[in-house]
Amino acid sequence: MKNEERLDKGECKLRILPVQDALEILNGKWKLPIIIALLHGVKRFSEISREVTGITDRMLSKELRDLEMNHLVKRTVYDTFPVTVEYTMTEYGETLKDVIGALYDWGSNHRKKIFNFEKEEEKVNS
Amino acid sequence: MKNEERLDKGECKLRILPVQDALEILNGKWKLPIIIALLHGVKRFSEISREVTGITDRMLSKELRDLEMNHLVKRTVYDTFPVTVEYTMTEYGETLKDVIGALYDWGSNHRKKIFNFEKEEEKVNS
DNA sequence: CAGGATCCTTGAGGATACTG
DNA sequence: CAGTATCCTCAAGGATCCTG
Repeated sequence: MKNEERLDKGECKLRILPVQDALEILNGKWKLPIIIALLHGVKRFSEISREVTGITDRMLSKELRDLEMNHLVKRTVYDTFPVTVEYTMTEYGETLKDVIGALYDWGSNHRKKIFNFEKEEEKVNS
Repeated sequence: MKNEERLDKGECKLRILPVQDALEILNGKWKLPIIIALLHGVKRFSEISREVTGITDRMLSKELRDLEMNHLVKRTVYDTFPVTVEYTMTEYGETLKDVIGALYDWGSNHRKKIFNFEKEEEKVNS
């Protein structure tokens, strides 16, 4: 029994570490929303800005740079006037689909749940 | 074509919203690590503290309160001396397994990838 | 043991204005 | 259009000490 507990404790940390690695790349309010927008196709700066509601230009600029540095997003500049810039998910960025899918499913389901919880609490308080 | 673009834009926002809902519950450095620890079994305060490396008592206390408020974690007090407190995942909290699984897979894989990226960059710089 | 209270630092993120 | 520059705020998070 003691051995099992020890193993479990070690295994527990081993389970946490990769998740922390992932969180370090995806942290903040905006990275995942931006990624979702780009998973829906090549986008320009202003398009992302419109689709990720509430984000400021400054944050969008900064987050895109972060994502590019982590090889999740590719930035392509076209020599037009005025200059055109396109953002694309890299192949590697596409591997985030599963993460986003899971978060999407859970988040969707969560709305219903909150509703139920609130009803229960009303009962208790009446 | 214009219609398709519009639909896609609307659909894009619809995809982002649930993820933002999820992020609002799970934000910060510590919530997911704590949840992972608890998915490995009932734990007491000090046990979580040991397994989630680096967290302070203050943060652990606060995050557990948040998670409890969101019905993800249950707190049980036993009338011993000194008092014993146990934290358990709720059934609802267990529904996060898929999210955590996806993040775990991606995070694990990411380490290998960084290694490759770094090797490529070495080549370029030589 | 299981935290609460207090104080402090840092950085995420917002607002606004400006530029090639 | 696609950002950069600047300034500012607030809250996440850390450090330390204290208690039933």
